[in-house]
Amino acid sequence: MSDSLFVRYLSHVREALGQVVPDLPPAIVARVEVTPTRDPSHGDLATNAALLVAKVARRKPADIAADLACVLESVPGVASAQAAGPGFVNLKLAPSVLQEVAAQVLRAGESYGDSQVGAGTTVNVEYVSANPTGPMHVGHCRGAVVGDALANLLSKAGYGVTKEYYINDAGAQVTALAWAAYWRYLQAIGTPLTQDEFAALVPGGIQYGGDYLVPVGEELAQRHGTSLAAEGGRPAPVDVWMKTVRTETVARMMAMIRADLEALGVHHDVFTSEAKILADGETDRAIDRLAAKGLIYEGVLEPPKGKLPEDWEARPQTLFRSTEFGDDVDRPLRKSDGSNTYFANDIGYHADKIARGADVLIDVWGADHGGYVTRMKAAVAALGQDGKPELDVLLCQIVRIVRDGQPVRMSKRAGTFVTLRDLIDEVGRDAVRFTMLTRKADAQMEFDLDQVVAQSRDNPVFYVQYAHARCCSVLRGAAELAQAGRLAGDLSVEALSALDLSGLSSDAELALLGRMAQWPRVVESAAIAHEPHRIAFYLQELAADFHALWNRGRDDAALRFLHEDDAELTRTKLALVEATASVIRSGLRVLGVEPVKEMR
RNA sequence: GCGCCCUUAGCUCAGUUGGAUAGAGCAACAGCCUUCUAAGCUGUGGGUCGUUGGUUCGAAUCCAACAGGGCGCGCCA
Repeated sequence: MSDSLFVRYLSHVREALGQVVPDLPPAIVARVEVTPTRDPSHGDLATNAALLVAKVARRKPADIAADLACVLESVPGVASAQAAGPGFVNLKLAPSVLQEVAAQVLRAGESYGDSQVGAGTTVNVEYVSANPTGPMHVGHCRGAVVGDALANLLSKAGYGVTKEYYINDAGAQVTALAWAAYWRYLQAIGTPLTQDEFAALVPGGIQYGGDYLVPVGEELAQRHGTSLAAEGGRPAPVDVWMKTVRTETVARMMAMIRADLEALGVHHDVFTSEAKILADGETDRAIDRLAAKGLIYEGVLEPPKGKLPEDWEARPQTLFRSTEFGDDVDRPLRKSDGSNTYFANDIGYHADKIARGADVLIDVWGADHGGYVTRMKAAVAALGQDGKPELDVLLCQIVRIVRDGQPVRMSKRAGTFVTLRDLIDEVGRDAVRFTMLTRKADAQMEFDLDQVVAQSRDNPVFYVQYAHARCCSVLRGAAELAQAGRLAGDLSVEALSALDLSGLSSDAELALLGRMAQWPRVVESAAIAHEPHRIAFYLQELAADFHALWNRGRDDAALRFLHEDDAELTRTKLALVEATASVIRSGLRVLGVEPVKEMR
């Protein structure tokens, strides 16, 4: 059993605390923390224990801290313990404790950092969920990456994770798409109509004019001949073709979207169709259940304040009592034509997710859907029981694409840089993924096309991958030496993990080991907070520690990794390098970024 | 008009859920480096954490008000 270093010392601290201040309420003991120190001069670990219990113990924090330090001094692996500041206790660890971290990493491999915090809890992460009306737009990209990385992160933390895509294939958008595809079909069979003549027949005009529907029309023509049209290639009544064109076009669009997701390295476990949920009557049943709880009624809403929609008129409608759950106003479930609002269908969808049994639901949405969060949480609270399941909505802010410091116009008409595919083709999947995770999801972000491909310190993608490549380069060098008979000893990971690592004693080496010791902690806290960007930041810090050590080797030959005259020392250093590479891989895996072996 | 999100160094952003003297990178400044481990290194300066109150041992973090930016506000998803 190899507990994280922080967990181990936390229990030591709690034990010591019990000796210094007996009979503490468990609620207070639970809040005791052991954290990394911010300043290396404070040692390796710090605890806030004395500050927390001072009030209950009716003693000064500093005095308790002094007593605690006294007890902790004698804990194995503690080099020194000191009371500091307003009542912290700082622990400096013996180098052997940190050296053991490397061995622990090597034994666990990429599973180092795996946690059990989520064991027994199932999470459904729903993300992307772009309308099936065309290829993926760069606007979808951030949510796709954030959701995917979050799902990976939760898995690593022990949660049972389902990655889900919600297909919005029931709304008016899809009908508009079908009209547009139908036009391409008519063209394919040689209709005499001009585009304008046809557009005049379409409610709302042709909304999807993109070329990507041309092959869809051709395929429809191939499969159905002229059977979807009237005499002479003229448009047939809607009931002749709509259903067919709609389903087949949506299927084609989803295939396109899946290919885009594939290019981004995103894989969902479940694709759920809005139309299917509606057709199966799940939406109606969910609303019936709400009605049974007295949460549905017919009523008239106050007009919205400020600018009124031009055609606004008071009318009675079917409303959900979201105000019972903290919303400002009750929310409508039916449009004036009697069909469901998006919200109503989303209630059905979430009821379906709840029925499938997740303990936690996570929705990843664009920031423009922010206004729906409260009502959706209200609906989930109403459908669930005793606050279960919990719904967390992650809002992803808009990404501004920038080149040469100038925003890149993403105009559909100009056809410049609208699709996700364009972006991936230009900078690569890894750069896209990593960069999307270098900001908190709800913070605005600039995506600089020049910077993300730059091979320099200020490009985090490069910086982290370069650290891994450097590790691999050292390991390759070692293998070559061994091959040439100039390096003795077993270089396998198993052998390295069994070595005495006391040779790793410089500040830079210990700092790197200390950073690796934090990895399990970072995984847990990021998973609990639903913040995958923390992984990206941790990797930058880990890479920085490794590069710093590497650079020390320029001046101080003793800090280099390969020493032809000392095989034992070399193997010790290789253990550190291998461990570093392993943690970087483990982190990049969470982000869905390839750990490259060399930079080209 | 109302609601939600945001405001931290010149710029782009972190800040481990309330902890110590608020941190990185870039830019600026000062040295070093012309290969010893390619795509530099080391150091320095830089802050009223939007403003004002409040909560407490302790606030960038929680609460209230105000200022500025973004998003949204029946029948778009």
